[in-house]
Amino acid sequence: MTKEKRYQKITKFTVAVDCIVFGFDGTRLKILLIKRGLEPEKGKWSLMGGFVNEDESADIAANRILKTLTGLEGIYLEQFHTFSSPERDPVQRTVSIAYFALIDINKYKESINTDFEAEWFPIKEFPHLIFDHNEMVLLAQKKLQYKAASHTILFELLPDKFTLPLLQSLFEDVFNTSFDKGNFSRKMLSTKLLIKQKEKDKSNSKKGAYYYKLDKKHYEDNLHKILKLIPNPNNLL
Amino acid sequence: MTKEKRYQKITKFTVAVDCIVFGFDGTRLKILLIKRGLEPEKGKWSLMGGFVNEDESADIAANRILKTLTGLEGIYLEQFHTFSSPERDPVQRTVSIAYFALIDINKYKESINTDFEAEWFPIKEFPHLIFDHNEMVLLAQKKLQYKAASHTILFELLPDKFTLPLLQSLFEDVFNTSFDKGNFSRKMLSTKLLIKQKEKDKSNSKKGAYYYKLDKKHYEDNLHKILKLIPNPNNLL
DNA sequence: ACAAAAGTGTTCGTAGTACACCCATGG
DNA sequence: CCATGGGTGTACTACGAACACTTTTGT
Repeated sequence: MTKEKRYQKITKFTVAVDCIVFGFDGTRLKILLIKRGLEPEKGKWSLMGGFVNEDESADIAANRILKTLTGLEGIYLEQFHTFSSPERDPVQRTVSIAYFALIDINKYKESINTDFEAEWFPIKEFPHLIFDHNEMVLLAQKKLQYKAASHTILFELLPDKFTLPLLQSLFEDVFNTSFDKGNFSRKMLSTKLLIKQKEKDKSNSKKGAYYYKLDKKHYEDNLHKILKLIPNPNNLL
Repeated sequence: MTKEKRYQKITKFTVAVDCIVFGFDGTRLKILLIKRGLEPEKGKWSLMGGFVNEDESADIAANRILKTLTGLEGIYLEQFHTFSSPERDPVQRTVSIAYFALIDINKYKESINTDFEAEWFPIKEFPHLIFDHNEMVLLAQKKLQYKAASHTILFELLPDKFTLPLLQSLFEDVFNTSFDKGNFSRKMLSTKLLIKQKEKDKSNSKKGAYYYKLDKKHYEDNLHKILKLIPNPNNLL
């Protein structure tokens, strides 16, 4: 390569977006997969993805694609890595910008788009995926942990009202560990970001657990002073 | 967009790599910039970058480009974000995969490649850059902090032998804060990753400060139990 | 009344902070 | 011999981990 190299000689690439869509059904952390609609590998399980158009940024494209495939708008989306190995797509040279998405699984149920065969799989036992999508899922999980350790993004996975035990089981699943319920609840409440509701959820116990809502007013202001929930926030990446 | 959409209709993009090269001269954290060698914006300051070739991954391309521009190999490189706004390059639709690089500024001096006009600028006062490169630098700084808070990557910026006061001033500059010297040294030493040398550096004081080396044997094993050096590892991203 | 889940209290150990103090040595 | 930066000692505090204990209520 010389100083004088010009744009016109440069190889061009197809640019795709792939999304790892996380959901939580109250018991287990899951990801949403789809039966691929085009060759190659048509009919096999894959991540939700598509191509970036001429006039779009990758963020815009990811939102558009998720809306098309799930019917949902305003989903939490975060770019986490770009995959560019020459071998990753056997048909043609494609670079994929990968995102993870967090959605409330109940909202998804309401507006499901049945044009596409999508299905939720537990994060621990999903089928083999096409191309390098398995690798993408693994990295997405790590990035989710990394980010969740000091931010409130996991609330995106829950309904408006949720109980502390439910929140705890979500955290336990995301970090693949278990927490002391007493310490967990105190730590959560100490952030002052949860507003106690009057109703209880009695579906899981006789006593019932109070519902809480995330305080969205303070939410934005307090992103800086959130919890250090994870025993050891190191070894995550 | 329909299920039947085929690959061949898809827009193709030029794919570039841009590197934010960090260095530390013993006093201040700096970045390495270059006078752009091709139109548009020829002659203006820009990040070190280039285009990804047909048969390369972005990682390979980034290494190649850094070698070409600085003469250095084996530099610490980490992909951190992909920029894809349609407006980012005025000439043609280009997606840029951005990396941050960490190099020992002394090694750079030895093998400098003078074909290119490169220059170090303090991270606090660098010139205006082309395209969205300023934005890239800002994000790179944040990612560097984020990662450095729980990993040993900052040692990539130092020579083999370094003193604790030097290490401290690097940390202070990266995190834009100050630490108690006593606590800093104890915390560092407690990781058991530093090996004390016999010589002292007397350039900064009469008493002199011992040199240390990073224990590269334990380095790999201990990436999990590293320091929590930063007062509040939150509010970083 | 008892099982089972929710939630509270209490103890203990450790890690961070602040700051006073000692050390070595070149001028 | 003293100013300067390097380095140690120590007391205080806060927070996390663990776990025993109390509360609630449907069966």
